Amino acid sequence: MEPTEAGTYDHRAIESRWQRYWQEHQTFKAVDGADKPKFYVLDMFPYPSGQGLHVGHPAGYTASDILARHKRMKGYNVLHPMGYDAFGLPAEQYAVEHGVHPRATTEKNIANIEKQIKMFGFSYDWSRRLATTDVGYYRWTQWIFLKMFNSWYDPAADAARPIEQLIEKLQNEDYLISPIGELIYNDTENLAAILGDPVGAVKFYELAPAEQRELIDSQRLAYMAQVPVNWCPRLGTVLANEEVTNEGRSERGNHPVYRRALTQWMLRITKYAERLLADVDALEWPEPIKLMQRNWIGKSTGAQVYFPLDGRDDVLEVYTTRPDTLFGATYMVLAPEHPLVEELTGTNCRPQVADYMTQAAKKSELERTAESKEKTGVFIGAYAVNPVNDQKIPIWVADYVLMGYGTGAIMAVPAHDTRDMEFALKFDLPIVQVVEPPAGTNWRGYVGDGIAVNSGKFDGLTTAEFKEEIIKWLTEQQLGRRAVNYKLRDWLFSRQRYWGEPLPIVHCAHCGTVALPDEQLPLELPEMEDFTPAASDDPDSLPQPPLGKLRDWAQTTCPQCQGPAQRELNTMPQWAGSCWYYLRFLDPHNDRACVDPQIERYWMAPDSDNPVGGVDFYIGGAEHAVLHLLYARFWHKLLYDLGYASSPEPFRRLFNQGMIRSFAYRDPRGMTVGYDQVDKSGQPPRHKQTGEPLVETVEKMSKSLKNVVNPNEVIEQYGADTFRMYEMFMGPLEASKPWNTNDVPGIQRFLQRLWRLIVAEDGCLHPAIGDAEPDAASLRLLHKTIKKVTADIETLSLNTAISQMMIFLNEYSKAAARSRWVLESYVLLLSPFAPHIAEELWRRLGHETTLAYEPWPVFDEELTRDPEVELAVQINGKVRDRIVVPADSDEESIRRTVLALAKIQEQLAQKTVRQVIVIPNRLVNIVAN
RNA sequence: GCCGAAGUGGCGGAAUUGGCAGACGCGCGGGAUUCAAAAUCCCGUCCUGGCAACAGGGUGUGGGUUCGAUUCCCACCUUCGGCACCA
Repeated sequence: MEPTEAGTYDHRAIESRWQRYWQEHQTFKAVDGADKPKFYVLDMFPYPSGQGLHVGHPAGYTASDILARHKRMKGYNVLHPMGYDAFGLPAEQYAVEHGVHPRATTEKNIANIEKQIKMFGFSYDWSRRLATTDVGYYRWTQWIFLKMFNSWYDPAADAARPIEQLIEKLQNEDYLISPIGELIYNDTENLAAILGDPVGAVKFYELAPAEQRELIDSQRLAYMAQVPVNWCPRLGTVLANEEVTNEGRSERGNHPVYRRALTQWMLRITKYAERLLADVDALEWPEPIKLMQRNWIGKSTGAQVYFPLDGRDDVLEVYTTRPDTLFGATYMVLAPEHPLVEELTGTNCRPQVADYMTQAAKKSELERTAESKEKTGVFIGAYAVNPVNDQKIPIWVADYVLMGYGTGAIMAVPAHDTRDMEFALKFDLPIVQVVEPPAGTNWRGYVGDGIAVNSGKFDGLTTAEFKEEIIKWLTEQQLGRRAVNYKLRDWLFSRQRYWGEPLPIVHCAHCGTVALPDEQLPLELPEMEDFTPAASDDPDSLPQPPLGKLRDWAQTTCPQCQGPAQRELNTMPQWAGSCWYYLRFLDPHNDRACVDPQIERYWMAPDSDNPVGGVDFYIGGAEHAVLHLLYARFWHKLLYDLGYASSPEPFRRLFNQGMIRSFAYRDPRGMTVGYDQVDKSGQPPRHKQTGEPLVETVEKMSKSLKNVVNPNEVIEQYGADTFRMYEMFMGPLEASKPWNTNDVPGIQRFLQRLWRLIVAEDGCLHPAIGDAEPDAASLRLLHKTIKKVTADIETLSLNTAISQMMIFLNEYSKAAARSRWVLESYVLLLSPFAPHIAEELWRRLGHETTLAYEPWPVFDEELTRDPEVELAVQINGKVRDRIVVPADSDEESIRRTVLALAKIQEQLAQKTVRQVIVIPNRLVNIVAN
């Protein structure tokens, strides 16, 4: 490397030079299977938007980089990769609006964002870089999708298994098929011997081939179903719930969204609900995030109860968490989509019901939520019988009951359920008390626990006891059973868009839905001129995936029968690619497997450091608290079940960095004012031209608020090391905090002072530096600093690690002689934070290679101790004096010394000493009155 | 509405988890250096009173526990994040 022996700190020269060095020497290449403990530090990979990087991204990347560099110096084999989550709506929408191909914009955006990321000097192993849009990557995303398609959830194994095993079991008659197409476990030893075959059940061979196929398809983990979806005609696609705003509009573009029943691809994540819930406990994630995952899964326990239908043989099935309130059920409600509505509606009521249904169906999400406060519904002219008291109760249809939860029908207990009470009051339905609340509380609308009343023989039971008793009773009477429900729904997995992974499926008139065989993967996304979706303003328009325009491509042959077949035209949603990228980083160039099993085990298998297994440290924003993390956990568990992953969970430890926001200024008229117009010298800040006082707030960065900070500009002016350290110094990593460019020079000054401590003006090593032994005070300062910085990195308290390094520099600058060895240790401590300047100083201190693998400095607890300590002397909790005593002095001698102090005697003149409390090495408190 | 996180100087924030509130940085005031400026270095900087030593007050608000509370308990206020008719 050519020497640039400048005397001044030139961040541009130093940073570009060391970035080149690291690249040329492949300094950060991770070796698979190396004989060292492994450590996998992962960043949530970015979406390469046209906006490029903002100052929020590097906060997490810097923290993970500090951890990665620290762990390398601690002797770990560190895997620290980076890639791009590049499929999805934003890129495509941008492409549509600008008339460019999404591949072109995506490639441009990736190149741009990568250039930006590389300016920070992160220690990524760039040889593992990937993008979800690479054919070599999404070939395996398609492969995993087919694994789901070709699997079922085996309740006996409580795991996913190949679908062939189900077929085998059906052929062996381990399972029979109920009249409604459900699997029944054929327990030959018990049931059949006594009862014969279960009533109405059929055997697999008794089904016609088409029926057999239908049954198998209904068990696949990836399946097609007609479901109510969020249909956005303007975008021409269906959207996931999370892509729809609270106002019932599309997050992208703010277009209206409608509920429509459409046939779509679904992933059966609900089969994993219990495991996804249970396994959260063992993860080292922030508690609030774990709570959000639990709430999203939304497990509840209660009972399934059968209400006989008046005048019919069948029953209406409801789910309730409060079976103890059965005696208070005075009416029932069906969701508008409930299959029995049509059948049950009495002749007289048909017009009203039909009318209500049309209105409900027409409503957009917006209207449905906007009217959420006012309950609507109609009586359908039919009755059910309350099984506990044989009372005839009316059945209504109302959209406050959702088809997607429970059975889509409820028993209404207006006395003890807020929604039911609102409805009952509006439509004048009877309200019967069945729970006695604690004294002083009105029973009307009381939803808490209490004592049972008006409940026949169950009167007097507590809510908890009642629940147990009634479930027992219902089970005995065959009127119900214990039941568990989850809020979690199956994952809507198809999009009518171009820029996504094509689903590797063909539809054959003869063979049905057929998976492409492995050797036909990848199914490449075909090139097309006009990839725009069929956008429309008509809510009744139907989805028309852009791929359908490619007639020649869509027409294909069936891999099974070689007959003519139609390709699946939908693509996968944006979340798909991010579900397994952390596995691909382990073995990114493998074209025979998604990841080599041996390599996968080396990095992911549980060990003594990481008993759960998976990525050791995952850092990213809390905005992915639920969806990405839940979806990825689901895919991972599937791969685990099928033997492709060796840990039950993908991410053992998770850390959420806080959002970086910035100050925004508004004048008295509420207009936003750009930073260049703000005079911050006084309070309040004023407008430079008009002198008007401005209101300062902290908000998300946005163009309209004129408070966007561009990281490139900051790096250009102050350097990457300064940028990195500033972001870590701002405050706790997990806290949301405001960027303040005015604070940045303070960090740069710190680095410059360090530079001048080591490098003289002529560029040589500073003459004060020598090889003499450091004095005791310097040694103590160094050991304290090693201790603090090491501990703080482990807990990612990086702000306080940096202040300790500042304290060191402030103190050590005063020392007359500078020890080369002390400075070297210090530079090593600094290196994870500010790697470029650290490498440069390391070299100038006489080393020829990178410091990235130098052993991390160790401290001696003994050497961190101060020989003397200052104690505060308090009287009744107020500091009145201070004394300096040898460290660890005994309490008795401290007590004597303190009571003899002149100031203290004076203060105690009129008082009696009641108690003297000595806190070793901290303070003394004299209690007196 | 429900759940979660957080309120400390002019600003960002620290405080060994019950032990000297305000570390560290920014800003501000004063000084040194300079022909001058930038840069750099030194001193000061929670508020009130005082030249000062010092005294009083102070961690969103009100109460409580304790020798002692930013830290623990109760009630309330505010901000941010998530969920939202989930039976």
